[in-house]
Amino acid sequence: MKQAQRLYDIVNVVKEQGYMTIEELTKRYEVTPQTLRRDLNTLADKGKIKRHHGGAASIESSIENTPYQQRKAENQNAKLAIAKRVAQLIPNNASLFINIGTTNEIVAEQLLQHQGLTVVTNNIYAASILSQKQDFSVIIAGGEVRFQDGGIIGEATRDFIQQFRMDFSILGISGIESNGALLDFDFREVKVSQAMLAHAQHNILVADGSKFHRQAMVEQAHMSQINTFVCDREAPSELMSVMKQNDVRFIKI
Amino acid sequence: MKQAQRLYDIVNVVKEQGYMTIEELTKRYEVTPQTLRRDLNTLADKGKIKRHHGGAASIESSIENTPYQQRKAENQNAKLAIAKRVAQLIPNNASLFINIGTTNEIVAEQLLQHQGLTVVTNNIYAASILSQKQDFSVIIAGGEVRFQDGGIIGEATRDFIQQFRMDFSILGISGIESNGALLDFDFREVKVSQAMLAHAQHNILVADGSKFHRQAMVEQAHMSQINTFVCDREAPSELMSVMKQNDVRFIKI
DNA sequence: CATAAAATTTTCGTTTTCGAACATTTTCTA
DNA sequence: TAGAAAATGTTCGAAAACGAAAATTTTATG
Repeated sequence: MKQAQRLYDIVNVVKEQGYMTIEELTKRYEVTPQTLRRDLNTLADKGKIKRHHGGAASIESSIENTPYQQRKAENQNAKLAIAKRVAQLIPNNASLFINIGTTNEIVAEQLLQHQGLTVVTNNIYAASILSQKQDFSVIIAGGEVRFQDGGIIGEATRDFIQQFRMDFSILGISGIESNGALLDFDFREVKVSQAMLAHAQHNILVADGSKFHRQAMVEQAHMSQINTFVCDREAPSELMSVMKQNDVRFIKI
Repeated sequence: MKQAQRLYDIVNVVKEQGYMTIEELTKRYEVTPQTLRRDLNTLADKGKIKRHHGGAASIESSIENTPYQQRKAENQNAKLAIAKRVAQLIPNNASLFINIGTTNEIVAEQLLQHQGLTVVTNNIYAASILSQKQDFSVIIAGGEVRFQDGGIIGEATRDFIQQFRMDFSILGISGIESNGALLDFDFREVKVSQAMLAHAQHNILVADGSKFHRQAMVEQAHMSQINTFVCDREAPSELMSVMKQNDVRFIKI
């Protein structure tokens, strides 16, 4: 195996395992420890891994690995499927709002394939992900950062959002009642979401099936304000008829 | 097989395999290594593949460093030492501004030991780190997110910052001239930093020694506006005298 | 805190790969 | 088909990658 190939593989294997010793890597690539050290130092210089005595560790990109991020793992498959479907709905060069929610972070990752997007968001994780692409214009709302989930919330945030008129909004929520009420836990987030709803042409609701019977406190909006609802499950029949009445396009993956 | 055909095929096979050695390609096309080298160099010039010693890799599977990642890896030890010292200067329950910069992200990590801080920042990474603590109040400025480093910049950002009056500002910069001029690369960031300087009681400058002779374009501020300067090296004597004249406390780690 | 063990850096010689220059063959075109 | 242009092959000094051994630093342990 050539050096370039090995370097690439080391980055992946270290990222995957979290930590690799020189010895383990020696066995894997059948080169001397000396060569491995040179490789690891090269990669550390480039900021790809973190060098330690005896081996190397992956870099936690300061925005990952927060306790909150672990919640992202729940229902991962459903969320990924939803995210991919949502990404298909968004054309290149579109402008969109993205609000808080784990599903929305995965949506952000999927949107990296697009080009020329303009995104206004109150989700610092989504902003961080999307700002990796040079041809995206990412605008983050100002305000207080909620400690659990990196959401930016409050009245100042709502005012900020209201400056914009976007093509789409992609909204995640905490709960859905069968009568079509969309619920959240935090009234400050609700204000922001309402502003996004009011200032986007086409509103896309994303939610995995676990939201159907989840209790939440604050009424955020109503299904009648939504244009498209992407979900991984069949909705309760009462909700289905509410959607039908209001011309909501329901996409089940 | 003709050259054009071969070139086309090489691109595909490299993309498919991720990496191909000269030797493998020699066998595949039955030409001399020299010819393959010419081919690979041609393709690399056109940006179709990535050339390496012994072969070539596809563009995607590149281990190239983003400039930002690299900068973060540079001087890691100095930055950590500076960050720890800065954290000591900040009392519990203080309010502070934090601006852009890799050192400031490490400062944010160190501040997690504190209690009851109120932080206003235009650095999404710092915001993300600090928002992990429930007893912190983290406020992020709104505005456009710069793709290289997650900095939030611009006039709207400055206006946002100006709403606040804080105890401290922790400022990272791009360059320091010996006459005491503090420099940055981006005028949009400069506006934000100036606002922080003007609205904090006590201004702390953080910089590792590499900043002393770095050229940067925009004058951001002057050393006379700084109260405390934390650095890992001795400053040039001219700068030392400027600091003395202006009652700047210089802390060398 | 002193010592040993482990890991790392440094140095140096060997092998592999590279690139430039020139020779030869193939392809194109008038 | 003659001549030019492009592609390929050959040769050789330079550069890069690698392994081995010595010198140095870091870490563990009594």
